[in-house]
Amino acid sequence: MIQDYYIIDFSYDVEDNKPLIYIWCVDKEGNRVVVLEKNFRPYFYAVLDDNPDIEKITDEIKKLSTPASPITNIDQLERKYYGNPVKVLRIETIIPAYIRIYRDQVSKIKGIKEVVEADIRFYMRYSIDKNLKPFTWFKADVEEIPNEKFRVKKVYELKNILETYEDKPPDLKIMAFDIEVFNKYGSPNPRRDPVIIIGVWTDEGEKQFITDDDDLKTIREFSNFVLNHDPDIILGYNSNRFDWPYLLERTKLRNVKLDIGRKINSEPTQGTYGHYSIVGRLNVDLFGFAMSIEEVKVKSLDNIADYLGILPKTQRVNLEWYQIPEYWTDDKKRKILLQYNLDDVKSTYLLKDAFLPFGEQITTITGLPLDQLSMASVGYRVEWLLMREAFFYNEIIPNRVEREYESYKGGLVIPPKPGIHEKVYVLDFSSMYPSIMIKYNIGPDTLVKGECDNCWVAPEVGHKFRKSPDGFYKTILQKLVEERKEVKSKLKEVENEYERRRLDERQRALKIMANAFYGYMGWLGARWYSKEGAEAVTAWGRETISEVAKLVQSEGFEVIYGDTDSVFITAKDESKINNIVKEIIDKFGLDIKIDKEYEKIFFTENKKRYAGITKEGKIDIVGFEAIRGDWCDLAKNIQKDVIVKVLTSSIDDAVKLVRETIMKLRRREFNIEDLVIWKSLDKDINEYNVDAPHVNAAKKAMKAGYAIFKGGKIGYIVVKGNGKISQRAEPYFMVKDKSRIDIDYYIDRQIVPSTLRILEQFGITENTLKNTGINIMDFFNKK
DNA sequence: TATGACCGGGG
DNA sequence: GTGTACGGTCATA
Repeated sequence: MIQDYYIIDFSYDVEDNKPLIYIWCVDKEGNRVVVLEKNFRPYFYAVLDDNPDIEKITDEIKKLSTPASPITNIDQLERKYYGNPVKVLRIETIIPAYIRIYRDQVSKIKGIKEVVEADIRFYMRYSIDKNLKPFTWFKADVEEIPNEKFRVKKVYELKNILETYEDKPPDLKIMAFDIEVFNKYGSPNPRRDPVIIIGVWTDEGEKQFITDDDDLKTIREFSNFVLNHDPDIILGYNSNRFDWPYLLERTKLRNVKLDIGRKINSEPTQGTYGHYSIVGRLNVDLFGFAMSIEEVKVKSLDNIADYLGILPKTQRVNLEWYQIPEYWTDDKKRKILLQYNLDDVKSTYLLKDAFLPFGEQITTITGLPLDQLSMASVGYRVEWLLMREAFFYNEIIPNRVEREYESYKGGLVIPPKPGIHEKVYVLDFSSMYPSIMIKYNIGPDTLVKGECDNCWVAPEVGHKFRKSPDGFYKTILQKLVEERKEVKSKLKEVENEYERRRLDERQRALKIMANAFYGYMGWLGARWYSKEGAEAVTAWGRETISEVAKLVQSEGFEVIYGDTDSVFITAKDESKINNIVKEIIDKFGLDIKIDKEYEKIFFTENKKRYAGITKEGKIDIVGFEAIRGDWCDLAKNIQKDVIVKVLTSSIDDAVKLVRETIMKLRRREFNIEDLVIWKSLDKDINEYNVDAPHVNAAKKAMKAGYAIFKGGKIGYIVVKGNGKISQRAEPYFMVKDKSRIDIDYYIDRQIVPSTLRILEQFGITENTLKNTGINIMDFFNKK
């Protein structure tokens, strides 16, 4: 029979000594089904030398065949390798794991130059070859077979794929979850500390499973809920590195399986680094998507949800993790802890609106399933797209090669003019690098070494790229650009709100993929790496931006800063700004736009660091490092406050604020919590060779009988005494007496540096800040 | 100035 | 599972 299926995910098993691919799907009626492919076989290519004795080579390969997984086929084929025609042998076997064994043996045979495409995951190979992508549909001839071991409505055996296409997706069931565990001091240890709360949130509402005496019961209730609700997508935040390993360790301890997949008797298994895969469902860790939000420095769930306007911090319960035992033990406070868990799981659920429509589009472009996509770096996303395209164009996928790092010159940074500026416009080339790659046909396959009559020659570096025919990168980039144009023009016609959102995410995803090509080309791990290509892109980029700077200056604007593909300018005559934008577009053939307008902005002498207030009154802070996790709260907060004062009030006010804070510190008017510096412990404490403060603090905690394990955080406070700072770091919970705290450390190493980073260029010195008037003599001496 | 160790998020 | 992140900062040689 012929039916249509929407693909969610792939997986595979070896059964009866044959590989079996599972295509997890939803059918047109909304049934969850699995389609089984029994006939696909793993293979790889051997690239042949120029004048090969094919018969002899084939014989030698045949000799390698073993009964456990015989070599079933050797075909001679024509392929392209970096655009050049080559002869290859396609070597097919039965069991995927044998590819590894045969590739090593075959590569040693004389007459074979190289073995390629032997390092591609089996089901991804299948999805590439059959052009099946998650979140798209396919029409196929299938036969229903008995369902013995799957938690789906129907099971089909695939006979023949008739077509693949994109269409409106079915409604997918989405569930978010979040666990809380009990641990007093140190880090939670799954061998000891129970899970106390598991919160879930679905479109049907929320639910919490709360531990009474045995958390195994809680986990069972949770896994029953998963089986009953049967979600297609399970969302978590950092779940691949915390929740899943924790739950699995807790159940393993009791010899119980966490059997929640769509294949009966399967557990979440650890796939590629850190990723847990749940058979038949998409286990998506949203932290992976949050990583790409550069505007938020500390990517905690509450920060991300607050930034995206999903759940403002003012409307939720804010607890620090170390307060959890206290709120769990105290009956009156427990309600607050339960609400905290609900707020977290609700945020996680709602983040789907921010991330999933975009992820869905990246998946349909690259073919990378959503669960892997969330963990995959930009490089892998680009690479999956390139690998699909390579198959389409009969291009060989190059092997991964270990490479030595070679630095090359990057984008041009026009040094900032330190100080405060008013009425600043930011002109930004939105897609400078991909445009350059297309314009000059850049890539490893178009690079010409030696003489070339018909080549583009890069400025400064002199690399040459043939003008025609189009290279691999140019071909695919143009496809992306073309499709984006189509999507954008469709967007103008469509009125349906849902369709509009989908198209808008699509055009955004296409743009982001295109912009990632340059970074990919210069990434050491890239299969299509080209140092010369990356070097040429930045060289043409530098040329462009410096010419743009010259042009705007000649028109009477002042350039106060520039970085790679943007220039910051002040305009005396605002009416001319739109004309200059038009002029640049005409002259360079590249799209530039007014990206931002700052009412006020200030630069330090450092590149890539500034803060400004926009026309809309929003404060942007870029590059200042105290917005990081490893500074104490007091230092982080005061840096923010100083920036706000500088932008909205005056330098004097900012200085006053710092002085007041220092005075309060000296008078011991502070909360100890605000002085705690948190660091993570990624190793067992005795594995550390370094004498770092957090390591010493952890050792002291252990000596005092507290359990400290790897994977957790240690908060420390620096106390008075002799010796190095690292030796004077003590676990925060062992410091009860404020008078023991080394106030000078906090002034000199936290408050002063974080605020001086901004105030320095306004002529403020360390002495100005520390001269708090507490010592009258000091005050007069300074005068 | 280069190299290597460390860290993020989660409780 | 035909596999093994990345990019930034800090300490140390």
